[in-house]
Amino acid sequence: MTRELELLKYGCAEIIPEDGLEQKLKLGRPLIIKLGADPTAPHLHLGHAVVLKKLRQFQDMGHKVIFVIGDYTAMIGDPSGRKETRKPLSEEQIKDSARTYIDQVIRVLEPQSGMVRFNSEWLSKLEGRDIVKLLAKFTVARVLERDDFTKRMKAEAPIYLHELLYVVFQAFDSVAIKADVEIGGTDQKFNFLAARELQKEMGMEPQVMMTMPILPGTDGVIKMSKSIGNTVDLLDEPTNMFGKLMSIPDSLIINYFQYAAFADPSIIQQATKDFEGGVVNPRDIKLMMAEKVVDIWHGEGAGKSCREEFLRVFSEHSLPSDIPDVALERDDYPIQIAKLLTKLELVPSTSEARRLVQSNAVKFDEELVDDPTKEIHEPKKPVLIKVGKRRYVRLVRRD
RNA sequence: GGGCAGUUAGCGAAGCGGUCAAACGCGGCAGACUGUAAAUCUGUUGACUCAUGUCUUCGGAGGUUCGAAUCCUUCACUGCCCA
Repeated sequence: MTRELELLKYGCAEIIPEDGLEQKLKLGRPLIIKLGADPTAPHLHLGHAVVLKKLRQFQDMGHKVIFVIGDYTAMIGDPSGRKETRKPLSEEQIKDSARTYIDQVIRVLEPQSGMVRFNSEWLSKLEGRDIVKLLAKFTVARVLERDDFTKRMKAEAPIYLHELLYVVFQAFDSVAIKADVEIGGTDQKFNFLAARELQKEMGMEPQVMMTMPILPGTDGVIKMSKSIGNTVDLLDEPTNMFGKLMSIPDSLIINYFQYAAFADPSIIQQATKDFEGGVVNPRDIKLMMAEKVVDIWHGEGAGKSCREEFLRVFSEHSLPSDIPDVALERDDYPIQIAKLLTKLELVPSTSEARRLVQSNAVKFDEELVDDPTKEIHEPKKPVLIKVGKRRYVRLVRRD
């Protein structure tokens, strides 16, 4: 029991109440662990994985995870960390993303019966009077207290009434599924606390809440988020995943060791020592981290080949091994270089292509291209086209 | 219901009749340097055009003017104050 407790607590940012988890475990029955999810982001990333891994630990100890998909609350959107109102989603979008969501979640979680629930199941049944009763349990001051709203008010940005309801509905989810424990990022603290209060109000034993640290994105500044585009996705191709991991700032390496690579404490300690000691090149520590992460999502050994490929391409400046072949129709030739790049979807527009050529970013067979308007004919031999540091394509003859 | 302020490119923010595809900062992209790190320096950052240049863009619509992001009318949205 003590070891289980220790394991479960490991890596958590905060557990409220402090001894709550221990009490719950003492009940000796499978606990209901809640994970709420907006069906808005069909691409799960390493930030989500932090929480999913923790859930998996619970599963492995015989507890029951319930994944609450907020199809109903998606009409509102979680205001957490938002500086503006979310746009409501269509029913179809919700269904689609829910499906993709599940597909990805089972890469970490063991599928269990009744694991996935949609909150429209109970929320859509609430009638006006039920909602009024629910709302009567919260005060305006309490709800407005949340940081995100304070900030918006300061910025004189709008806050709509329906956004205030989010926290209430979300809390009701916990009541509906009788959650014992709820897990999520630290940014969910406010929501989780409200759930505890509502459960108490409704004569239920309040859930224990466990918050996990928010994984910063590859830019190292803001949390990993799809809308910012700084994510490493669970479904990323191995090479791509490896590359993204190598581009994180040094200051994040240790963080990623723990929350992306889920390394053992002893390894993390060693890495920290190496990093702070300055004896080892931080890049090498990063390589190790990236290798571990790729192994997790693409199988043992995948990381190693990515590492080799990476070193080959970026240290030895050799070519990557998987350059795609492309061919144009005969009629497309002759074609100006700038237009060719656009056609091959290496750049978004001809103007952009022209700019890149002018700033020495385009090479054909390792030769700098300097005239974007130069016309080229269908190549007899394959031509290696390189744009910037990492966009490669091989132009071949159409058969 | 009344009064006032505001809506400009990914974001923040200037511009207040022509020299505005629109200052500046951030962010993005590329180059140099490097470890696909950080810092720094340089260039670039609406689209189309070989080019002169053309087209679309300053909340929406309409108008005044040779000419509007800039003036007028109207609509929409937001914030603040008063009730």
